[in-house]
Amino acid sequence: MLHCEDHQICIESAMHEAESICREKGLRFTELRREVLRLIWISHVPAKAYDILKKLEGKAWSAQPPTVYRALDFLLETGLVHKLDSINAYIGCSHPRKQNECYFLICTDCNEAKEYSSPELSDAMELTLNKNSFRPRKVTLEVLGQCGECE
Amino acid sequence: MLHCEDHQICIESAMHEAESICREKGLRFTELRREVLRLIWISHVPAKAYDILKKLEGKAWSAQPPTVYRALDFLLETGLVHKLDSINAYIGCSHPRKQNECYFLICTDCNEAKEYSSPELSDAMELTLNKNSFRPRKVTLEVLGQCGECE
DNA sequence: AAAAAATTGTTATATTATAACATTTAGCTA
DNA sequence: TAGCTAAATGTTATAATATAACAATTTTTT
Repeated sequence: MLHCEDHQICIESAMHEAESICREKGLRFTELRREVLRLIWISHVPAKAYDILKKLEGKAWSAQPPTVYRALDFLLETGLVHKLDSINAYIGCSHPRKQNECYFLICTDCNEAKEYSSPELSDAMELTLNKNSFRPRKVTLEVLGQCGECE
Repeated sequence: MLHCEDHQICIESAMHEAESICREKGLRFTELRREVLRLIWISHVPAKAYDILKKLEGKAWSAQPPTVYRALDFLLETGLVHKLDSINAYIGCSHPRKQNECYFLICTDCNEAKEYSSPELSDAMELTLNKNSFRPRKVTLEVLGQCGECE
């Protein structure tokens, strides 16, 4: 799956943006939360909670499940990561400042995932939600399949 | 959430359709599978696997987790039920003969869910998948929120 | 009737996630 | 700056969801 040119830059930029978002919102971006976010951003393959846990064990943390899940909760609430319900995994948010409807393409060959948004899709969604008098609170839109690079 | 007029008829019709689909496809619609499908259709609130299990216990079955999960696997493969990943629950498929893209509105007040499809949405989806050269295998589209009746 | 295949039974365990309470740390206030 | 408060983290236990592996049974095919 095609992504950034240089993933080191990709990571650093995501971490910097996270820093500044937390600073702006007055949220505490602690070492633990920072580390979990970094572990998630290590690759474009969505991270599983217990894999993050294993990686924390090698480091300074106590590393029990709540350690990870609490950090994940913080990152989810802050909009810095997304949970992919179809695979129970977590992925860094590519555009944490824009709270637009986004969807995810998840390649079952390379296991990478990518966040997209599409005005057409959002419009069609809004239309059908209005038609059905439904007030959305959380939208899950995930497509499992094969990406162009894995053909 | 608005549904059928008479849910008994709704259930019987779903069961009959399931019977005939299995007969046509030469699949074995065993007592266990029949019972699990019926338990799922009992209400428009998506059923949890372990709740189904509890309800089987009162009946003739051995009722261990694999009992339920194997029946669910069969029903999922046959397209008679859908899994809602965002809430880990199972719902009867409303149009098991049409394999069109469908999405789900899930009300977090009344807990009911409903299956819809929308040509606009499917078109927008296809467009964006083509744009990204992505071959879809499974689409998950679920909206959690509040239905019109729960305002 | 025997063989093969599908289904179900059974036991154990893997995976994902949260509850509850204790301790520590950071930020605030007097 | 000492003490207070709230937030974050540590710790233990357990809940919720799901699958692996092998045995027994039932159904279908040969």
